[in-house]
Amino acid sequence: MSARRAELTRIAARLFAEKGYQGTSLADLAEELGVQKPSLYHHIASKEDLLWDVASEGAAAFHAALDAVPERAPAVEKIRLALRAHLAVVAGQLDVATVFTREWRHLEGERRDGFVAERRRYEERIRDLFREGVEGSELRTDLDVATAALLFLSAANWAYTWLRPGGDTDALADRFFAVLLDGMRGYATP
Amino acid sequence: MSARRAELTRIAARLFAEKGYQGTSLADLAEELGVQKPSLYHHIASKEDLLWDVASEGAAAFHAALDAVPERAPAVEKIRLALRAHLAVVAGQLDVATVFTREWRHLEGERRDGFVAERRRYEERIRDLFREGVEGSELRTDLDVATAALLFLSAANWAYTWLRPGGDTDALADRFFAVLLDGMRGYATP
DNA sequence: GGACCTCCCTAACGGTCGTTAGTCTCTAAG
DNA sequence: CTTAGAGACTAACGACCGTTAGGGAGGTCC
Repeated sequence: MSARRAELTRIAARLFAEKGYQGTSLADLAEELGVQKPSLYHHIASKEDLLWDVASEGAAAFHAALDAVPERAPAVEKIRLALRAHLAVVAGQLDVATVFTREWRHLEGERRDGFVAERRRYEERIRDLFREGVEGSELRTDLDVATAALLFLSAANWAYTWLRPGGDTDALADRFFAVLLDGMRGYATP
Repeated sequence: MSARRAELTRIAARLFAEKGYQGTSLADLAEELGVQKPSLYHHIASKEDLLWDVASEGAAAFHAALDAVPERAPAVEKIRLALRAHLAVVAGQLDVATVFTREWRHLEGERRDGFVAERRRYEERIRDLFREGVEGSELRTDLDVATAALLFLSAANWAYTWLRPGGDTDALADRFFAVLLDGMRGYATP
């Protein structure tokens, strides 16, 4: 991919996150790139190409971040690192994460199907961590794995709406992790 | 509001949730109502009126559901009921909840400001429950209230993406609540 | 029975949408 | 010195956008 095309993708990520896919016109993109509208077609075949690129980049980033979690660590530790990894991607690539989480649904046909499959696979990888934790008795054996994973994913997927780059994302993730692991109930309560 | 206007609002909620605000044209709305496009202007002054109505209806529904939580119950019980209340609204008015959670940002000017204020107020009411729980020692005194409330709100706000009407929403909410309150850690782990 | 009111109609507005066609310029490789 | 490709241009396409103007049918109220 040429440098110019990469630049266009960055602009698309930013505008799609800011104004939505449908709310962003090719004229907007062209203006940001400093070019006339039809000139964009030297780089793309359609507007949807850009959405696909950004959404795919998001999927790749989240999967890659999860890949970096050490395979042999205890399940509980892997959950903690997975949460850190996810929030780090959101904070570090907020535009891409926003498109990945909210704008992907404007994809159509095979691309949409392909994206949904990647998304499902990511969720499954998260669920596997909880499954592993229960099976290895690191997590309580009566834990509802589906509910626990859904809670994790809810926190992860909602983050793009409030998380802003700059803060200590790891500490943030660890605070989430602490509440999830140890609960909220008071010490004295039976 | 006339019956016809109310019918239009229902159609708008459904289409905005399904295709997005910007992805829904007045022609789409008119066709669903069985009317020519300009006839819509007998009922509305602009397309944004419909978005405002649906978003406001969502805000009212969530606040009303929270109002129904008994004031004098223990904080922990109020948190459980608040989660039930929120998920019940999402399941019972999925279109409205979707617009409330995702499409509101296409509001502009004062309406947008007003909506954001209502949204903030709702979040504050949730945070207050956790604050109350900590102050009354129902929740652990070292609990990070902001993190706990954010976790609650993440689960609540993400629900529109996966929750479908029909199931036992109360049981679902109680499963979330159980994980949040008691955590996930195994009994044997120190 | 005339005056309103609700509801819907046709016709048309100016503007914007994503996209296509065809051409020019600059630069780097053979 | 020629050729090829990258990158951008102007002009224009048909379709659709939200909105406005103006009028007509059917019912209700004084």
